[in-house]
Amino acid sequence: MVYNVHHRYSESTMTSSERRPDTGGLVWFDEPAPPRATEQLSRERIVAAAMELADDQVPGEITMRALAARLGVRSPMALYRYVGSKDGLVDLMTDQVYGQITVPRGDGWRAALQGLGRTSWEAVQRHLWFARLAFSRPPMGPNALHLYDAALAELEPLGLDAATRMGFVKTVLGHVLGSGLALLEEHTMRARVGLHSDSDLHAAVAPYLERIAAAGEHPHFIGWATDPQRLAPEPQSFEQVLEWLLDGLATLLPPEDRSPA
Amino acid sequence: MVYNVHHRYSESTMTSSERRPDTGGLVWFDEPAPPRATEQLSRERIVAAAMELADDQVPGEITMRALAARLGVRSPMALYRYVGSKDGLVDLMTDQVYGQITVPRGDGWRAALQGLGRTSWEAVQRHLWFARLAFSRPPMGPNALHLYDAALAELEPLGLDAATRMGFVKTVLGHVLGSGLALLEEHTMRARVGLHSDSDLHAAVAPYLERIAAAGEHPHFIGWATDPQRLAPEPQSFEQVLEWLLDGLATLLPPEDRSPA
DNA sequence: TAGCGGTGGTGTACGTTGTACACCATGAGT
DNA sequence: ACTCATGGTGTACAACGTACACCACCGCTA
Repeated sequence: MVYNVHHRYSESTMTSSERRPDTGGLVWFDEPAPPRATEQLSRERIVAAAMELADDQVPGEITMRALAARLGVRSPMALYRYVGSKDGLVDLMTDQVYGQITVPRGDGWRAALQGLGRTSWEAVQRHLWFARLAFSRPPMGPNALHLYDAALAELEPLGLDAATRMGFVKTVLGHVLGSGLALLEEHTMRARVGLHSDSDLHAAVAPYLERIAAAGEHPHFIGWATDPQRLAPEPQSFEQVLEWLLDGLATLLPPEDRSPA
Repeated sequence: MVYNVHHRYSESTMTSSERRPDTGGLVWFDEPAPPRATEQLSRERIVAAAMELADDQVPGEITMRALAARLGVRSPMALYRYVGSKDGLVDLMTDQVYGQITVPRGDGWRAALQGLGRTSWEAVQRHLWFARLAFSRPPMGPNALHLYDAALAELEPLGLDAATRMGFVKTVLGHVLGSGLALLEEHTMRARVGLHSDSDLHAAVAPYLERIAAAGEHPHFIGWATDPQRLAPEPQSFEQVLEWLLDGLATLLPPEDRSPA
């Protein structure tokens, strides 16, 4: 797949077989296939297995072959009866995670965006690969649309123009996905370097850092890298930054709309 | 490459030929090869060509074959005399961009981080692919280290602990890279949909949206999607959000250290 | 009950990717 | 003039997504 270069709306129209009508790359409009009793595969089973497979190893990359094997099917081509393309499958996985995010309704814009931030952060931590995928495709699945719709609905009373309204939501989600991507990278790096403890990780780069330290270069960076406190929890936690962003967004509102906390 | 699954510190040690000693995946320690007068390739030429190639098409994906062709060389393997692996080459490209970022010195922490944010944002806009690559590998090249060192040096007088110090820098760079990735995705989507104007883009998703609108679903989202104002510049610009983040970071400092503006 | 057609999994195959390996042409040093 | 490292070439392979032909089987109608 490689950053979904193959996924163009124009040409994915003709990728799937004509028995099951395709929907132009926008996979979410297929009605469920007329089920036969004996089928061992289904779109739901495939998506669920793909998500488990992505959860299992750290970068969250899946291959159609590995997925077919996990589903007990010998040919990867069997999956193409149900999903049209790997990119379409990834769209479905992504939207499934969007479905795990909720927006609190009726408690005002700040509570809505706070809840959006918190629940999406939890979803990202459950499925680290989601951060990467959500960044690289437009949020157009039914669950994503439902989510955006709920968030925009809560912003409606503020009377903001369209661009600003969506900007509020994107500010929050951008923070979530950015933090998630950084987290994913940290995990990936740990998986690359044999084992996962902090001391293992430190030992892997130690010779490189020593060489720099010996040359007397970058003293402030070396000072950080050799400080045992460097792994302490930072005050700039996800939640703290989210609050800063919400405070910033609040400054765009008339004073009477800025909720107290 | 595919999100550099192949790039493990342990095994990239043996990827390059033994004529040019490799440095364990950390490519930045090769001294320049003893030059011969007649060589048509060099590490510098390769990295420069790779950056131009990545700048040329939107997702910024390069292949060794395309790069070899651009350099007028028939075999992609010629490049492996100079770079060890594609992942190592990408490390070099990434660090080259880090070299375009500067940190103002001597004007205090806020000016330093502001300058860091501004210049890195400019670099990201020049080389959109940088946002993707910087997210997926640790910043360990000489230019990256120099940059982190300079930023940390400017934070030194604040007397913060190590984790918080680095957190200040990462907060800014996280915002830059997150915004850059969103920008890259927008450009990629435009490139997928035939041409690049806003109306083209809108026309591409219009039938899908109409179907949703006709079903009466997601009215608030549809309201945004059909609002001609939705493309207006948002108040949550990159610079504005950066200011919010700096304001937030300032709250972690004793009052006398928060600079006025 | 015989046959027929569509459904769903199989097997093979192709193009593209990164890159290992053997090969050889050339120019510098003895 | 012989040697030999240097640097570009060509071939080859594994893994990927996926197109295509194939066939086993089930439910239907005759």
